[in-house]
Amino acid sequence: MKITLRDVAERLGISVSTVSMAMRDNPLVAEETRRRVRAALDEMGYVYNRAGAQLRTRQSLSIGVAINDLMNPFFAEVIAAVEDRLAAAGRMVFLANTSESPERQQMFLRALAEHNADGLIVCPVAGSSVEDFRRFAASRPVVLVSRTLAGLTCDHIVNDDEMGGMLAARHLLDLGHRRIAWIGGGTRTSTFQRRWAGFTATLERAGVAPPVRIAARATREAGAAAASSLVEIDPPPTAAVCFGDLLALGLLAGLRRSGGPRVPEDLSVIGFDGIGEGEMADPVLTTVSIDRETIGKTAAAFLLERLADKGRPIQSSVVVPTLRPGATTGPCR
Amino acid sequence: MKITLRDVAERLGISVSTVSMAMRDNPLVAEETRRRVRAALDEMGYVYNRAGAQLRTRQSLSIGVAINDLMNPFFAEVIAAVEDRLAAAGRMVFLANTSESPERQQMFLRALAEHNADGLIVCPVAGSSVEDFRRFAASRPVVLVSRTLAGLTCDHIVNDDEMGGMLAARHLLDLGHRRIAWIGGGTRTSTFQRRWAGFTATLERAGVAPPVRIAARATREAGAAAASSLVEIDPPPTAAVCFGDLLALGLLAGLRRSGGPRVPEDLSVIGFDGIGEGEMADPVLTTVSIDRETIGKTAAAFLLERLADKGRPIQSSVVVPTLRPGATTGPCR
DNA sequence: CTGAAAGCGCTTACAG
DNA sequence: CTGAAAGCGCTTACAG
Repeated sequence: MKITLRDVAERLGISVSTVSMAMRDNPLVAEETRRRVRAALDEMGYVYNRAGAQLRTRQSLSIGVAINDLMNPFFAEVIAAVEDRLAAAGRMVFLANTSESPERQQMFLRALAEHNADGLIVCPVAGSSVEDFRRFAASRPVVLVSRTLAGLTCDHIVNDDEMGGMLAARHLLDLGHRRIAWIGGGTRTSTFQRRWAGFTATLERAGVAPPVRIAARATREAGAAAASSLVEIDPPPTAAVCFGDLLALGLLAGLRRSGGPRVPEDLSVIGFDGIGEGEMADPVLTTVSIDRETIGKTAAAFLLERLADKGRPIQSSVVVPTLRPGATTGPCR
Repeated sequence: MKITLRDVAERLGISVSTVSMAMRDNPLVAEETRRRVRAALDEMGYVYNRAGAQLRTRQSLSIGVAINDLMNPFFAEVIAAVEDRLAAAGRMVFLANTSESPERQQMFLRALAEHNADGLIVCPVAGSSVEDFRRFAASRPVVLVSRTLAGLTCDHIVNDDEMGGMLAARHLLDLGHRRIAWIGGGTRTSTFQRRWAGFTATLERAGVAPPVRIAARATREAGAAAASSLVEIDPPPTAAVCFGDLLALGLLAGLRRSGGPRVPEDLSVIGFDGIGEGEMADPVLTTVSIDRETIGKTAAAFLLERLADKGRPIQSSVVVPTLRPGATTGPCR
């Protein structure tokens, strides 16, 4: 019932190999033959069966994409850019939302191998080790996004998180803040480690004590919940840095609900990412903005270039964040 | 270099068929043989190659998922739920972000067929026709999500949009509003048509004129831009209904920036979807909330059930929306 | 320029 | 309970 190259070949009274070559515009095939093949293919409603091709060519034209939280606009935007670029290149995207689960990530890697995915674009779950990726990366290209993995040398694109931390610190220091709290961030992610490093180093140079840290997952709800921990800190901080905008927006809501310190009069709040939600919020969120679209597009481009030339040198790109002042930060009183 | 069943069979001195059956726990295989096969599989680092299996079984264990805007939290949450359920069932997800582009959608359908996807979960782009899906749906199950498609009979899960429109209307009418504006919504989507129908019918029953409609895409930016059109309406409306929360939140930001009418004193604003952002906004957004997780989980379940039994009767489920009052709507003055 | 043959890695009757 | 054979739908040398 499904049309195969064999059916087309029989109908035209030629061989399957000729049909196959004609279909793929192999220049060996006579122009006239190609035309006839094309016409028959169309007319008969032929649909290319990649399973057959895959078995021979070991290419599936599909790519795995794994991130940890699709509900975080940061990742949703990265994925959208990746998908856009890969679709334009005729590739399919296998998606996994790993939710920081190493098991889930491992299952996905295994499934990708079984499905012969040609490569992987991944933001590894917190606590991933090189070991988790070694096997997969040995046979297929991997592009790391946003987080790096010590010991895994492959193409990668990350934000300059150290600079991000520095920008946040400088902004608050310039406003006169000295008692600062830090909310959230997976301590086992490179992103957190670098932001924290850049932040604390900048404070230290200014002779300011490192921030009190409040643990929180990267969600609005966790940000709102952090409000109560924040107000208990004694002496009270005059500024709070949130690992992500989602956290910051949640914190703002939590503070409003509990009648906590006013922002920015009593407390300055700054986030990371630069998601649209922060721009539309009231007050507009001050943030260290990161270009999600560039990250996604570049990651896809890196992978496509790698697939086109396995031997090329490793590429890495560092996206420079920018401080986008809003109305949630103000001078320390 | 890559281990195949043949390699494993040779090493054990048994046949490939036995290895294949043992691997898949076929009860015909002796327990002892199965154990030996399992051990060898593990030891040799065998990875199942689905391309080979696919050719025989015509099953790929992968499912297409197509929505129109990954950057809209509504869809991001639906996808997250779908992916979660499908991954748990051992299926891979092919993702497409169609951006309301019929070409993109067609390309995806074609690619899914070429990749032997077992089925499709889709929110069809605005202006899709049954024709676009007929061919695909003839050979593989399709589950419609959020939007329906007149003439395509298949499993589907939608919100009760007519009731949604009614809830919004009743809420505003109860508050005394009579001059109402409506912002956004793709006029060629079933979602819009039903919301509009439910909304206007309710107004009509109350003897209130239908709302002025302002066109806008479903983004924050479009919502912000709509603010200027809104304030030009004469006589000024006392309430605005936005097709989605993203639009509503954008509108609120646009009004603030332009120093437009105060919300809710001079203008009530209500959205649809119930995304987290609205709950955290200040003022909290009044909205007609729709359970995204249920939609996603159900869509995945419908597809899995269909794959398990092609002959089962068509399933459809209607998710009932709820009015979630916030602080952006108030009595008409 | 075209065709016959082999083979990619599985699974599935079928025979024993 | 196990194995030999055929075949899924392609592509790729190779021969002509």
